[in-house]
Amino acid sequence: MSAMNAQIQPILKIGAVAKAAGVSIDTVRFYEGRGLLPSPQRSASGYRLYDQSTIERLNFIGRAKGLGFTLNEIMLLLDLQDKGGSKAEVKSITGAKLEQIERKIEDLQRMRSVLGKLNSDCSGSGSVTGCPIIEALVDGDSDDCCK
Amino acid sequence: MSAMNAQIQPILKIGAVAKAAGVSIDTVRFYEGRGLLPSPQRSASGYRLYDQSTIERLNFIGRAKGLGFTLNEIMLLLDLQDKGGSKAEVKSITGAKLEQIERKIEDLQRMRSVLGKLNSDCSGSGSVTGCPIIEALVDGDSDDCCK
DNA sequence: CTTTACTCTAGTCTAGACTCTAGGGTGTAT
DNA sequence: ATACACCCTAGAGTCTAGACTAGAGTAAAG
Repeated sequence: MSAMNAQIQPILKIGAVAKAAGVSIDTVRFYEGRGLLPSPQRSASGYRLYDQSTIERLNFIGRAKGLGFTLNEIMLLLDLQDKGGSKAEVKSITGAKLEQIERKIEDLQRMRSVLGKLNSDCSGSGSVTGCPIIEALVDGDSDDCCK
Repeated sequence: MSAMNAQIQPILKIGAVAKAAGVSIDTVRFYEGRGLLPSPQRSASGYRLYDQSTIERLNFIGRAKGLGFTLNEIMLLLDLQDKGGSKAEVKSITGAKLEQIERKIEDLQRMRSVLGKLNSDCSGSGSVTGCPIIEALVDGDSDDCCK
């Protein structure tokens, strides 16, 4: 009972893998269509049949999404894993993503500083007339930093 | 020559306002459709006719976009300006946006720290086997921070 | 008068990641 | 036998902020 145990894996239908991975059934089918999941086996009546590894793959995708990767990028990462790429290839993807994230953080920090200043400059009471926030948008005082 | 000078404003066609505001003609029409710009006067042949104030309004929109506001939010701000809202209403919009920006910055910083660590943990040479980046995605070591 | 530049409407397309719909078949419990 | 949950396909719809297209009319310059 050592070899030939390929059939022992529990067979899961789409609802079960989806639930186990915390995604919707639609999402599982959508990922299949996008090539992130291989076409699964089918039952006689056409039901998709999965095993545990699909849940792991869905978790991989979820974690990668949590780190900011797009589905296209995740597909590249999965391909490197499946077909055995190089560490350098992986690093080039993550490195690019890291730069992207850094640029986005800088943008948002810039927005935060301008908006934070405007927000604290505004008394918050009375009519909109003379509101420093609106004035800044009208006059363009903030152009240097936000456009 | 003091009163009744409403007609003196230079009349601009869509291409001119678009150019002056640094947006495309499509964008001007799109904003009109979205209600960000009022329906302009039309020439006998149906051309949209604008005056200077439209350029200012487009600049307002551009600056607000630069601060991270969506077109829907910008519409609210413009309404407050047009119909005379209160400073409190303006502040509630900008305050919410500020919080949103802060949350997004935190998300991105979290991603950056996880990804930065993984990226520097990976030697970058050799096959993908044992790559700490891929391993983290497979094993879920990063779940605490990225999902 | 002709060329070139501009404008009009209505509609389609993009990216990203799903989500939903319609109209049907399957499986199991009572 | 029938109710109910589950599954199937194909395709359309969602959101954001426009970009682009076709086919046609208009304006200004030479």
